[in-house]
Amino acid sequence: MKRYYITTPIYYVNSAPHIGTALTTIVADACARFQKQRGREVYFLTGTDENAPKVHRVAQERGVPTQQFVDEMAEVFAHTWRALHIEYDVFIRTTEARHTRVVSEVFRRLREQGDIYKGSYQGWYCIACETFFASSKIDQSRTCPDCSKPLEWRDEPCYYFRLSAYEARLREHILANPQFVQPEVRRNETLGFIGEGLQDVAVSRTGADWGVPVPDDPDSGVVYVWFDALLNYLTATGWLERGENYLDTWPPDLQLMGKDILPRFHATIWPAMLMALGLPLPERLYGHGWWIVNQQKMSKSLGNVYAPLEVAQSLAQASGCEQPYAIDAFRYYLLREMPTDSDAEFSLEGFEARYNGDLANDLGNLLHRTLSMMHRYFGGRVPQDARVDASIADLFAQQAARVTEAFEAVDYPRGLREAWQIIGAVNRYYDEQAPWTLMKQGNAERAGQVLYAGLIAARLLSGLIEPVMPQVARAIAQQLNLSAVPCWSDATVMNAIPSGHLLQEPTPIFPRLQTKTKTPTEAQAAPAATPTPLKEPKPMPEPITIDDFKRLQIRIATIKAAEPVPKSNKLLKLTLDVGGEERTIVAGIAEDYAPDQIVGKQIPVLVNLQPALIRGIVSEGMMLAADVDGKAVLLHPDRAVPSGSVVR
RNA sequence: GGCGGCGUAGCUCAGUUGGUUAGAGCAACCGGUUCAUACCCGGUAGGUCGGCGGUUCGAGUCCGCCCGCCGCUACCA
Repeated sequence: MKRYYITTPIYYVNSAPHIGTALTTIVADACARFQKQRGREVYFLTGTDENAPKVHRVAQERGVPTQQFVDEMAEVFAHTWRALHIEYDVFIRTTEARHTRVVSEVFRRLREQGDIYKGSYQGWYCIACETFFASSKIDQSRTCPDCSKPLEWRDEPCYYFRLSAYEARLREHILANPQFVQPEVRRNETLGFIGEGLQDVAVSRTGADWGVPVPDDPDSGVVYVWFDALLNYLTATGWLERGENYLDTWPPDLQLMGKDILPRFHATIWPAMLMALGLPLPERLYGHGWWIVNQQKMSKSLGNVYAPLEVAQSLAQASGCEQPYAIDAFRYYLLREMPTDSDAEFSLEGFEARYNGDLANDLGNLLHRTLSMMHRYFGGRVPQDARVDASIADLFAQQAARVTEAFEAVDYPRGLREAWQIIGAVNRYYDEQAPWTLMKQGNAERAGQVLYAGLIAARLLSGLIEPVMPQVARAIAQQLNLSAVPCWSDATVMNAIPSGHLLQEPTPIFPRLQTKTKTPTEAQAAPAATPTPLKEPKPMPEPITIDDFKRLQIRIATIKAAEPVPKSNKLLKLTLDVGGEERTIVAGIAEDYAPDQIVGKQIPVLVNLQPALIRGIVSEGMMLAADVDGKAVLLHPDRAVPSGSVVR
């Protein structure tokens, strides 16, 4: 069977990876892993685009030999992808000899058969954008309409690719194959673009000394970077080197990219080139939307470019989440919020909300509560004859099918929503069945039955989320003490964990992020979403200044009264004297101290904490106490001091 | 100017071919629960579905016009 061939674009090495290129690559990785989970052999290609004149210039500006510059940048990309758990099979670089051979050969063949012909080109050219502009688009300043950099006048002999000859065939192919260009918006856009009439495109450039030379015509400069770049997808299959064997990989099953390079390049020039070569076309081209930050496009000049690893890193540091799981959390966020038709908003707040809500509270907590009960009630062993109730087993199967369908359609937001339905269903199931009550009633058999459904759900989820969060999937499998993450078809097998199977002790995979509550004024005053700077990683752990400390107002308070908060187990309502002023605070110490035990005692209290409503009581401060394995131990002054004494 | 798309709850978004009281998640509020990571479950509130008009027994959904935003593209300067 042919390998499932999946590609990302090759990335420009001029700037480091950001959340946009990370999205494309992570989507590709998820698709690749999804196919592998389903048993397909996969060939996953990514790489770097190094044959652009712009690359040469940037290297010169930095005073670095160009080859060294591209070597270093290629390594930055490869390193970033590996760190993001991207499991690519090939990392192609357009400076590789095998690629330049392919480019030369394709150029020669098309020239011989008349699809490439010689003409000349005149116009204003932007080196940064690799684009010519019609003189009507240019004003007096002669700067690029897109990037505002100065334009160069070019008048050069030039080879053209006869794109116009393929206009009709391209249109027919797109019309006859709805899956060829996706999503629908991009397909319409492409048809619109073709409908306006395709012009032959220049495929060589003179005046550049970096790139693949035009074969057999040294005076004609180098092959146009787009023509060169697109062919990387062919090179990577071993076309030209492996005889007919390249067909074990070719054509691509799925080519992913940002929406900007789909209609005009991947859906027109690229298939036309393949038609000219007489090669089968890619099965499916998918262009996702872009991230916007604070309603604006990401751009270096705006300083709102996020570096993927640093975003994940800062989450790890803020939450205490282990690095690999923080990386997976980042992958989850990008895929859960992935822009499809239009652009979507990226924000650290959104990331944190997904982390706490979906990952810590839902996925992490479900696993944790299930394993905790298994250990508490059954010594961590799967009870005899446990089976999943038919009703909930049906739901598992149905949701798994929906996830499959959505992932197949590259709709990760939907697929993940469907997967999370399983979590909600088990939480509700626990609530209805209340295994903790069953245990108190002595019905251990039924309780085991109920919890077994949770175990099977966790096992199923580890399989379903593997494409999105591979390391987390592994961690779940480990806590379940399974030898591996189940593959797609195996994951849906019910009752797959045998009786007597010993489970691991649970440890939280996603420690909850303590959210800093902001007052509305603070939220306004704070600079909107301080992006992680690309070049200067935040030093962590970040020391605070004495001024930061001085913002905390801590005083010694005398406890005047204490009473349990109704309908709570852990809370005491304390009435305090903080120096002529009375305060009410709610403290979570009821399990460790009785109310009459602490009345009259003196404790330090953070008095300028924003009030919070807890169980209907306004808590106006926070008691400070030592935390000993989760138990509160009160702190008292060495001798009695006046209420309200400042602690510093 | 043309083409395509978008505008739905405070926020992020779903809404199949027009069909009963317009949905989800988060945030808010209230209640329940205690196995669990201040968790989970339930409920409440919150929308003139950008505006106006039309077709229809019935419009978030179809048509027209307008407003705002985005993408592509043209032309004039």
